[in-house]
Amino acid sequence: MRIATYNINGVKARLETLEAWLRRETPDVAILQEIKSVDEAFPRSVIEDLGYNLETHGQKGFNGVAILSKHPLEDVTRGLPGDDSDEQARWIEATVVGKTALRICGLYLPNGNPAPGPKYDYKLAWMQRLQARAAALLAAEEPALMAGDYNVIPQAEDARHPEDWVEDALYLPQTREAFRSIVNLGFTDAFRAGTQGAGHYSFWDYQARSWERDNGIRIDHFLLTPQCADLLQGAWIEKEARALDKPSDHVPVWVELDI
DNA sequence: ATGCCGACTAATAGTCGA
Repeated sequence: MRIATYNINGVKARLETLEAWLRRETPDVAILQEIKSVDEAFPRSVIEDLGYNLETHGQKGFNGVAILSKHPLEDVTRGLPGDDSDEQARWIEATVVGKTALRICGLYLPNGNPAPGPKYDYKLAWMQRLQARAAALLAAEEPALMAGDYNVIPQAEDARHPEDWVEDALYLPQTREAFRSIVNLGFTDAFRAGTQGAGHYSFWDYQARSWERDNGIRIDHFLLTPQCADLLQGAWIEKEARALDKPSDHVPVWVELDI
């Protein structure tokens, strides 16, 4: 089973790009972020006509996540537990029923800039809630993954110019520490399980000719529970997607699981 | 130090992203 996470930066603006990508790459499951649409306005039929089941968790204008799957989706939940007052649509879960059941969590972790400030406080608080949910997933001892736009640059090698990010919410020591605290519970960063070293990015800013200069960062990640990591057959970044017409500023990141 | 670019909502500018 091939699963991709993809921050599409607006489903309405990216619909042709998304449809062409689904036709071309035929993911079994696609985990989308920044749909920037309320559920009622999501262009469902385009997706469903390609044979996908679809679950969305949207809001007006910003954020919003979705899971697409050629297999049935069960036990769908929306919203990250731990704060009933949080109205931002950044978390969705569903179980994909295949040879083995797989719990899939799609996430759009807050950006947090400017830091320090209330937005950074929200990011760190959100990561605390994520850690609690992550611990519960591990306790279940079942195949599960958390994938999406983490807005975290884990290490210096994950940025073309790490020195440009030292005061940024994506790379501050406290951000990276919070990310490590989650990983160190027992998750596998699927991409780093198979590929080491610098030069692997999932985001290039639209500005300042970042793509042409390969000035990127790796901020879209798959974290796998041990039972899911047992099934890992490969992980890769679909860098070519950034060079196509009307690209998102992110590219798809993939895993293949023996499932 | 700021804008760069792009999408969104609202409206012909302002907000947000990373």
